[in-house]
Amino acid sequence: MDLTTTTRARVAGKRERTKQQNRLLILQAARKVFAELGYGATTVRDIVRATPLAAGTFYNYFNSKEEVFQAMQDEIALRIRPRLHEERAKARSIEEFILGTFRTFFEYVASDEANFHAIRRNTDTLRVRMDTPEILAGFHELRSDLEEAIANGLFPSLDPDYLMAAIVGVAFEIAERMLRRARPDTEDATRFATALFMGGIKALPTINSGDTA
Amino acid sequence: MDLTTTTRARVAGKRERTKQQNRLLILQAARKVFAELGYGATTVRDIVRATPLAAGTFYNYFNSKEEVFQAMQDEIALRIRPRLHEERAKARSIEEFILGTFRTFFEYVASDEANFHAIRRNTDTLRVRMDTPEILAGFHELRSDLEEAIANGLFPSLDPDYLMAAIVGVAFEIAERMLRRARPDTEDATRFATALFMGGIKALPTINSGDTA
Amino acid sequence: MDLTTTTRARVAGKRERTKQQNRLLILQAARKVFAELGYGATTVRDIVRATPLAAGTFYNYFNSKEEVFQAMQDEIALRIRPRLHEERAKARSIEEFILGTFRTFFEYVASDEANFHAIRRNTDTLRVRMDTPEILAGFHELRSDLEEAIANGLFPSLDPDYLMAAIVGVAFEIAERMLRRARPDTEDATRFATALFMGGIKALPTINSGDTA
Amino acid sequence: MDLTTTTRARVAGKRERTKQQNRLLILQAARKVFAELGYGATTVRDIVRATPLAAGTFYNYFNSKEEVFQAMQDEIALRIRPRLHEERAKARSIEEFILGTFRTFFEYVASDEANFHAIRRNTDTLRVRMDTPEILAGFHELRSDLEEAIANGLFPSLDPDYLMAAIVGVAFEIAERMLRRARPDTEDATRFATALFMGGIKALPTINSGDTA
DNA sequence: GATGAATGAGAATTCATTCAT
DNA sequence: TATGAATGAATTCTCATTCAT
Repeated sequence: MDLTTTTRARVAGKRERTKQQNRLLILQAARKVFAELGYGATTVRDIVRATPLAAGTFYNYFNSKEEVFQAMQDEIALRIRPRLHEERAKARSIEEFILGTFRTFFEYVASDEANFHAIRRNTDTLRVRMDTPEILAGFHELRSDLEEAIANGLFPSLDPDYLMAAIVGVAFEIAERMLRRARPDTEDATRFATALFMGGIKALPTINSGDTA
Repeated sequence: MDLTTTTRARVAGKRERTKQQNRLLILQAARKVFAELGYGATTVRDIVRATPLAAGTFYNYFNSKEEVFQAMQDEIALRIRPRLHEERAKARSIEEFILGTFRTFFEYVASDEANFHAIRRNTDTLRVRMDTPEILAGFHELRSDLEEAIANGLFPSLDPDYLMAAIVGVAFEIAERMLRRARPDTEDATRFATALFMGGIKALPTINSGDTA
Repeated sequence: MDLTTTTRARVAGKRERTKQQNRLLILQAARKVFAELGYGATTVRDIVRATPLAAGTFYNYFNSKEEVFQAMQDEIALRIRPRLHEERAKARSIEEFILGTFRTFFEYVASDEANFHAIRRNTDTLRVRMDTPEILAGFHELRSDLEEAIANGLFPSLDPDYLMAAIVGVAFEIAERMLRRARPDTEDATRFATALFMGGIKALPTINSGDTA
Repeated sequence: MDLTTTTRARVAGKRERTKQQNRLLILQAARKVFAELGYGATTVRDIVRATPLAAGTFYNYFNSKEEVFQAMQDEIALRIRPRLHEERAKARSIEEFILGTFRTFFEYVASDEANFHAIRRNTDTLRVRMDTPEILAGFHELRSDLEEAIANGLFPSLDPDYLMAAIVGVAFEIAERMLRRARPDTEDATRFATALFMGGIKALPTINSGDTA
């Protein structure tokens, strides 16, 4: 982080640095506000308000809420997806693949719990919103990783679309239940989800060619 | 009072019929508009415009688009919950329990595709909360059905909370992928989900006392 | 009250009695709601809501909020104003006139305190609303009573317009302070206001012809 | 900060000037419309329409018509309070105190008739609340001025709370009647109110310790 | 006459976007 | 480039009034 800042300072003049900072300010504010209010409900004003900048400044960087959202996803693609991808790429067994995926996910959710706890208070009336772009982006890539693993012979020839869907569904729902427990235990959740899939994959019917939407 | 209600329901004057009709008109319009524009982008005006009714009439039935949305969800849950419960109640084996649940769910989803889509496919960007009383009740019901099955010795002593979560997650996510396919095949989806759980359950760790927060 | 009801029942058929009752229901509701929300802020809906009647029924009796208000004043004119008027008419001295007026007013305010106490809670932020039609009606008549008292030689030839204004102003403001005291003492307030005017009237300049706009 | 503020105030850029102007435009429009339609009947739209500004601009300055109204009241209180206080501070006799208070008030009211009317003559039916911080402060100031005058021996030991209330009530009510006359005569009003209190104070019961809630 | 839902004009309010400073 | 007030179209919501039952 220090290094990055230093490097940036070296290559860019003051003007340039401020520009980068403002862009970042907006992106961070957007991430926070989207997570709190949901994409649909947040307005450009909400994002600007979560920023020390003026309303007009927003339009020097983005043209709409949609554009910030896209930029956010791009940023994330550059940061989180490679990590998940890498982890699965180096998996030498189905178990490493599955377990790595769930553990990474549950640990992320547990570490980011602070963002959710306001919502969690209403125990039974609201469900946790785990639809931040980070998470979605991570899982969109899951399918192609699965396809690759099947192509490489690591996985049997299962339906990668349904398998991805099952993993995503289990990850989201178990994460939510995990957070509601007295002492969220990521290892326990990881063990459960992994066992389910390790046993399940053996039982799943293999296919010849997947039909993928 | 009971008598009055019954009588009224039976003879249902024109007034009463119009009311039911208008409520339905709004719900149908809402479903259509949500499916077209996504939940976030649709306004109450959009819904009213898709209706022969006057602007103010909307507010005789619902107070916001959120309320219509929840009513939509509740209607759906109301239709499918009893079927699911019945199916599980008569199950004589784990497979009947699991297969019955998934088949019923996928068949319902396929038959009521429009509604399911309106609810699930809301923007591609963010997931919608599913937290109406009816839906939550459906989840609770699945869990207690599981607990009963475990108590009866039908199921091994698994974590019913996580098991419920896993079933719910798989059901929703696979249903969504299924609908996106060229020719939605409920049997194929049922086979996939059932096999996953039949194999998985064998591999899952058994517990002594569940922590169900 | 019993007597009135009986009498009314005797002269009117069932239909007629219901009509009278509904009219009364609306008038009572209106009085309550006007007192709570203020005339400007209350809507016909508010009045109807404070009634067991349906919205449309309102229009069988009155055409607008204004009309109810007028009717209310008429009702009051028939009940309260005569009492105040009578009291002053039988006054044999300035003191009886002044004291009777203030005592009646302060006692009314103290007896009706329940209506105000919700507002009174916010000790310093809101002033008590003592602008119920009853009170206003009573004071509108005060001026003509004063004029008559001057004409009869009971009062010296003072400016009746200003005198009325002064009495009204003192009555309202002192009533308000009185209600804020730990133990509202109507006799104390009456003594204060009466003494002020008894002394003041002696000092006031007499006039030949009042200018009363 | 002080410096900045001062500097800013002195050079006051165009932006700042426009802002002040717009605030004033709204307040003036509000005064006009309140006076014409009465507080209850005027809508925010009415005020905006009486302005060259756009609908949304109103909300950059005030959040409701109530807020504009209170701002109006505060502006007035802000103008008159210091004058009243000064007048009473330099009083060397009861008469100077009383007469100075009433004359200052009536002259102000006559000079700013438009504003006073806008506030007092709001519908003929119901009285308007006068409860902005500034106005309340003005009342409190009068009371403490009275208490000081009593402590100094200028006034006899009267109930300062009721005395304040009486002065306020007489001032407002007589001012209103004065303005309704063909040719408002501030001296006449001052003479009347002063005489009332000069005579009245002599007759008022003295107390040992005031009960001032 | 009573009912209460429907109506639709219109009021309050928000918000993306512009633009002078 | 940053600022932040102005804009006004669009939206939400209310309400007096009507009218079929």
